[in-house]
Amino acid sequence: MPRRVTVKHIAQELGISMMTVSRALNDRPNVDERTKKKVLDASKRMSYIPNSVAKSLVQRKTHTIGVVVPEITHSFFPEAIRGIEEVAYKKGYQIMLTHSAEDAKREKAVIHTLASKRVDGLLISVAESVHNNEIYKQIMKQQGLPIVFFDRCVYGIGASCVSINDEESARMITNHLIKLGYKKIAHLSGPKTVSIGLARLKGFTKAMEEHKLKIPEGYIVEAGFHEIGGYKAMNKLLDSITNGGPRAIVAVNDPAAFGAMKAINEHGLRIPEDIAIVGFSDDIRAELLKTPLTTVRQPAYEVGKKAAEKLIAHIENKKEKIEDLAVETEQVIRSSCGAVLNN
Amino acid sequence: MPRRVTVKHIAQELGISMMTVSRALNDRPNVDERTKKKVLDASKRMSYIPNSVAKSLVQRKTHTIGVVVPEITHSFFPEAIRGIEEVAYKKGYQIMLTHSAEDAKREKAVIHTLASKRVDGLLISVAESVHNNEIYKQIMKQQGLPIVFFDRCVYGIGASCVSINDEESARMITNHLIKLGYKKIAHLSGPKTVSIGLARLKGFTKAMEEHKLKIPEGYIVEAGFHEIGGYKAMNKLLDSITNGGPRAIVAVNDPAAFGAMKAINEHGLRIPEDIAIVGFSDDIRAELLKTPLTTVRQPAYEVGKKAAEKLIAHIENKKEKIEDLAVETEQVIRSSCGAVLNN
DNA sequence: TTGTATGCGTTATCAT
DNA sequence: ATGATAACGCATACAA
Repeated sequence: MPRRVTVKHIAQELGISMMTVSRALNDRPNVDERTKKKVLDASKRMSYIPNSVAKSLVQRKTHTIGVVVPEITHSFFPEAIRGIEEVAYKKGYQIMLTHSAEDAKREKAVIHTLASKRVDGLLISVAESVHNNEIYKQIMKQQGLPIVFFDRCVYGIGASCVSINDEESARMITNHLIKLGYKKIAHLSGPKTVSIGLARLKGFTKAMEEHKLKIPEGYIVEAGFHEIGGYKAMNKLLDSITNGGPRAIVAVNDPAAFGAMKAINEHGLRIPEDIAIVGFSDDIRAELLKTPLTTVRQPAYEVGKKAAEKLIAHIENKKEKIEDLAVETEQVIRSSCGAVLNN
Repeated sequence: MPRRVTVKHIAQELGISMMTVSRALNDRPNVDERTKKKVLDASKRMSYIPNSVAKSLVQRKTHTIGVVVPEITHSFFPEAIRGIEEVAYKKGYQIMLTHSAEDAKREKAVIHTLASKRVDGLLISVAESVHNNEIYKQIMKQQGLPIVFFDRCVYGIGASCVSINDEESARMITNHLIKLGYKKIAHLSGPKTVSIGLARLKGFTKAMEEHKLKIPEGYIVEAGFHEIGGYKAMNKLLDSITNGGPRAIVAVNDPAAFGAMKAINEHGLRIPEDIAIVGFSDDIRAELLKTPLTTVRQPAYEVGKKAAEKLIAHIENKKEKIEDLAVETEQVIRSSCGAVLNN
């Protein structure tokens, strides 16, 4: 930062006090209209740009929201960030975007940096490798920084959370398979440490239980959130088959489903004739596959928007209710589940 | 911001001066080891997190980079932002991400906000609707804020720029069509106000001229960067045909190509048998289409990375050379151009 | 090695 | 309506 025009310069230029300049610039009521005009003219003429850093120091408010995402390029997040940005822009906040690279240590580091930068609040989607919640609690309690989790949440520590109803959505999509007549259904699960992984697993088992369907030993395989994990998990499943194997797969998300589909094809099996599969996310690629993937559409923009709104509410009103918000999902039925509609 | 632990509190707690605390916390050489240890212990015990806002005010440096993108969700940008973030993280900078929504007014507003927040530099990819460069010049000259443009650049105003070599890449991909034997080739161009739109158009015409191929009247249609524009432009082209129409299309980018392909199909024409087409971007969808799209891969991550590196170089060394950097592209030959390789 | 005074650019507070 | 002073939290410059 080179030295720039300040309130002081304007004040000297006009031979008035800094306070009058400040008041004029901030459109406060008790300033003479002519004085105000003079100040505004001078500030324009001198290309004055207020120093928000100084302002933030005295007002203890930065109008900045810290955002922590595990993987910026993950189709869900650009949309979510877009939603966050839109709300932030409208409400006069900036967003400081950071990336944890799914790494708990890095997540902790960026959270500390954001706290140090005195962001007014934090929007966090938890990294896969996170195993304890101390950092979030500390930041909230000791630093008084509000946190709203989105998509991947941490419950029971006094933070609001905005996500889709993962459990219910997983139950619904599993039900869809069951209604189509599938009985031997396996699940490629997410990491057990991440809330949405657990919730989707729960939704899957719930649907199965409701229909009195057994989940054979080894039919729940941890795949993680990425294509490679889905590929490996599916191979593991197909290689360990003794009595015919599963007839349908519920994958924790679309990338995992893509990997699984690759493995299925490599085993010489057809989709959906031999094995049906459904995903979760409505990745942009899902409808373009050779066998388009039945999946659950997550309104990412909506999640980001709601999360940002909730966070700003917490920031501007300490008494804002802490709660978990769910955004409605939508089933997208394509041909991979064996119920060809209009494809 | 609630009131938090400060250097003063630590100093009082230990009965020493603020300066000693400050030195210890910043690992300055001239501090007694035992004193330093005491300070570090106390700061940990008291959950001290330094106030970067205050630090920035006195040091006139925020370690923050402002990023302006026209459309966060545009496949290219998440990758580029990822590259920016990676470099920033390694060099100890944060990024403040803003979105112009392709709107010149909004871009101007966010640039002013970022300047007000005293970011150390600006990374800008210009919005489509921008028609003059005053704002960039002002920010650079009057505020002394370095700007590095990326992807969509503004030349000749003393800012560095990182992009792919659009003209050369467009020339190459057009050449590819020409070598395959196509002679009647049309171009769906980008907005004429955006640098990459112009450069690609230039590359196209250059390739045609080099091979002494004529570009018939009406064979260059402005389509913009989006699918809908490509669709409309292609329809216009096909509807205005008098003597057979084009045998091949060079689209300004993949989304425009997608739109054009839709129009071609709707006219009952086959790709590539009746009309061949190539795009530009290697959008994630390009290879998944029914007829996979031949295109130019843009290493977005690389562009972001180089741009961030260049900007930080400008920030940390006022004499850093202003220059235009090009990142190498790669042709991705698929079946839409009629030269089926391994697809 | 440690401490004191001062200033970064702005606004809150109290005064006129 | 306007101004003087102090304060925000920290680091620079200088002194001891």
